[in-house]
Amino acid sequence: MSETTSAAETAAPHRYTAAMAADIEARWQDFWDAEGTYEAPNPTGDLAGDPELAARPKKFIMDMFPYPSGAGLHVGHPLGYIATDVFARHQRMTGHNVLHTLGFDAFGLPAEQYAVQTGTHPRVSTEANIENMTAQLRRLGLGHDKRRSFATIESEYYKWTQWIFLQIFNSWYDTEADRARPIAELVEQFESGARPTPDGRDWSALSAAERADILGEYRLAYASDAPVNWSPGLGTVLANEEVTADGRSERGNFPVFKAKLRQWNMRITAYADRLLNDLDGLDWPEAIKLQQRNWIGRSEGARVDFPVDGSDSITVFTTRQDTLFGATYMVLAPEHELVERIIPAAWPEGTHTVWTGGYASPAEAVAAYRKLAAAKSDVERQAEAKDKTGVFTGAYATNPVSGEKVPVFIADYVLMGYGTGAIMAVPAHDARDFAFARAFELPMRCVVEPSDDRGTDPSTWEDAFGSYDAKLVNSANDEISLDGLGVVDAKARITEWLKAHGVGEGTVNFRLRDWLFSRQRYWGEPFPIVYDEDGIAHPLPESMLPLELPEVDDYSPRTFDPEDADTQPETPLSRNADWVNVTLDLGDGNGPKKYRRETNTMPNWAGSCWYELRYLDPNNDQKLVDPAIEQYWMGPREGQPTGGVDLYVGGAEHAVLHLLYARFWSKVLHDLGHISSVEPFHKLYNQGMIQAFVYRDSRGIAVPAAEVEERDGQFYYQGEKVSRVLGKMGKSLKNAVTPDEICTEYGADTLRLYEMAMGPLDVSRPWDTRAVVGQYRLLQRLWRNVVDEETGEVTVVDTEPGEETLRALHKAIDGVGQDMAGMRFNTAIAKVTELNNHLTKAGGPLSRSVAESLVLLVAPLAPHIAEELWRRLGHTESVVHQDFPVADPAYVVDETVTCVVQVKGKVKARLEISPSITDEELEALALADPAVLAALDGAGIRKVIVRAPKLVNIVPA
RNA sequence: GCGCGAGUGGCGGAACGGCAGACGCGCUGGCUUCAGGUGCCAGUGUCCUUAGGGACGUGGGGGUUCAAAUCCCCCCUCGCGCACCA
Repeated sequence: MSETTSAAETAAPHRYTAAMAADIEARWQDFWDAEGTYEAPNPTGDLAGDPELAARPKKFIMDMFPYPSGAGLHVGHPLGYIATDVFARHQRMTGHNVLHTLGFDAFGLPAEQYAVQTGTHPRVSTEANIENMTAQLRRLGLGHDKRRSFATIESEYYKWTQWIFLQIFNSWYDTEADRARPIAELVEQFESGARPTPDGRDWSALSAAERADILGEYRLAYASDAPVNWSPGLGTVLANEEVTADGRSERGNFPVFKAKLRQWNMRITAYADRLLNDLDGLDWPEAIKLQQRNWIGRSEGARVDFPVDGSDSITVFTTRQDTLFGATYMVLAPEHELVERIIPAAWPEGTHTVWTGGYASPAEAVAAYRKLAAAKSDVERQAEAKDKTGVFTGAYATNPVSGEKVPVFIADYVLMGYGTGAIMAVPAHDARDFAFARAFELPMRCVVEPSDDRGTDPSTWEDAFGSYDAKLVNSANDEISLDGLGVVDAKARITEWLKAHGVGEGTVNFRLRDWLFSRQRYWGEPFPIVYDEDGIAHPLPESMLPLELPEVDDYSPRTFDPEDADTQPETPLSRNADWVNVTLDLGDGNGPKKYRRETNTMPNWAGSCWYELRYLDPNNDQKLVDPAIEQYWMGPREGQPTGGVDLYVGGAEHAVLHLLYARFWSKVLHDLGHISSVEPFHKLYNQGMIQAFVYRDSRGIAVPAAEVEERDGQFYYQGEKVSRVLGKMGKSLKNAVTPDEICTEYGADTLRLYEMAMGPLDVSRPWDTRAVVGQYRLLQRLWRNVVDEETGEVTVVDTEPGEETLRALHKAIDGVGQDMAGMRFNTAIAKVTELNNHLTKAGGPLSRSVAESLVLLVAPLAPHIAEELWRRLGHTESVVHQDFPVADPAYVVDETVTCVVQVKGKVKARLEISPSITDEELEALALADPAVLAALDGAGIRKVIVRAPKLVNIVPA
């Protein structure tokens, strides 16, 4: 033989190597696909199957589906997929009918931007990416029901996304029934007069446009003018995070303007209370529930009207209506529509120059301040939070309870998007109002007596006194006095008074805003909406779905003069005149008419808002989902009163948006009778991130991590010293490790084990390729315990295992089963390893029963090697549907246990005792132990704590 | 600033309030081998040690308890989320 003989050639011919793993894995993956091993039968319909399986209790185990990125997968991506797969396999082996599959969330901006750059159609690049990722994922041996997989860009799928939009468009929220109802039922109420129209005219007397406007106020999907970040130079609307602090676009550095644009919205705010309350019944991490609660942001307070001379009154929302007597000025958001109507022609006599900002008239001052505020980005407004700016409007309002005239300002610390966009300012008791009042020399009045020693003259204070734990003062008029009341009582009293006088009432306000649902993009679902010649929106009839996304010549947005704020975005679809302008018979009795199609598309979220339902009944073209199938997999049941997926695993970055939107759609579909579940996801689990070391040279540039060498705790790249920090894994940081390379080097089973063994699933941890070999060795030892490496023969014997082995085995079975059910895969693997090491050390061939149990224990984690060994052990059926081993309690407890004897909490002796020993016997044994007597050194005994059979603690006198 | 979470060997991490460091990586020594990025065996928290053991030890400080990595309070560090929310 040559001197360069490789290890593989000289190793035992039947050793478990990467080459053998590759062979085993490919073989069983093909087999599973051919046999449909992971297909879960539905109770009825085209995916019905094995009645024995279908009769089992169901488990619907789901991952957050991936976006098919062009970069492909790195080892961080499949972490959650492996975890759900291990869990799903364990559930299959413990008597469940398990639905587990994976689709693709394939509409989105990256494909569109790639198309703009390269001219490749988004569908072409997206489908290529899906194919690539599917191949990468297939190597991992994930037990997915492939019949149920789909991508959101398939028209068979987005037909139903559009259908759901129409359902939402065609419904309204009945606040009395506290649920969504078909809009037709609202129309009936208007027609019959049961519900009066806003101006009292008969419904039949209204024009079509007037009716459409009224219904638009009720619909759960409605069009309105919404402020957006408009960048004419880019030709697109930007998200807040794409806008820099100085109000320019991150890409291209163009100016960004706040523009108003006609947009589709979803009335998610109608569901605010239910979205909040139903969180209680969900098995979600508390941190995520808290984030959703904060996002919804329910606060109780009051609406208060402040009359303005000769004009409308200003309505504010406050949570501190008890401090109304202390409201000494008001502030409107700069964009507030009342501003134009209240400003007088000239400054009132003697207006303070600090208030006027030096401008000659209120109109000029307001215009100048508005321009200033509009030019600031949201980020910038926040950054300047401490310096309060604003300007007087020249108008005064009347405090309804004190009768005092209070000046009205505009300032950007009041936000148009929260409450009514107007506040009553109580500078003595609110930190922001205090700062503003100081800057503008506004009066302050103390109406809550400070509990500290600052006194009651706010002009001497250093900050506002905002505590709730105090009594009201200076708060009385001829009719009402709050003086001496606590904050809570004062709130109740004043709220009553406001209501009685018709100037306010107790209300609840939410931070949650309606969901902006349209995008000026190409690569998304088209809206099934057309506009008639009067501009009235009409829904397409269901028979016209899917409305397919048409081809366009150019995906780029039209760009404009970067400085021209008076431009409007032009959507890619709008340039396709043949598609936009159509003659249709909508089946509404009007016959064929000319219409113009909606040219916005739906946001990325739309496709992911209901995909769990499509997995259930993926080929249905008649219904959203068959009710019997939905009921079986998702319906409410014992312990899951609102139904939903049994386990949903994904990253915490979706804590609010995706999870809130999906919950909202679920509730609407439930209200309209399409599904039995009220919540989409009963149990949520957030996996951690796989981090990776980033190596940077002296210039701070990332160098390829794979080529860095370590010597004596220092790191070198091409001889040059480099620094190391922990970061994300990714191409740009040159530290990506792909699952393919690990599969090639060790096999998919090793990769699966390593990812699960690294640490608890919900914690982030750094990837370390060097450590992967540990799990490879485990599989090699497992293999060697069953198969002779020289002959390839199975080595098991039919004799009964010894007592010690049985104890080790059943303890492992017990522990591994519990860990799997609790998703503690890292400790499950440790217990398997321990058992395997024990068997290795014991030497000699394994008993058949032990070998089979060991293979079954490993099966969820390393399914390929388990299937191979299971077959070699002589079984003709797949390991996938075998029963997971059950521990015999007789072997789980040891015959003798070690009891620790402490003196003053320090361990002084260990006793081997029976687990059934009594406290008295144990105490006697402990007190007789020579090491204990030595430690006590003749001192008396004050107290003895006995926790048989584990511990005795002796406290000397 | 507010909220949430986390700090344990050289590294990833174990540990119902009850023996800190399971399991793995790495490292050290030995065996196998012509050889080894192989396999196997043993050791591996720190310090002291007359070799039997002893002392210390879970970010820092206090507390509760017979007993604290674990529970409570304060501080430090890191991570994540939200941010003028009336």
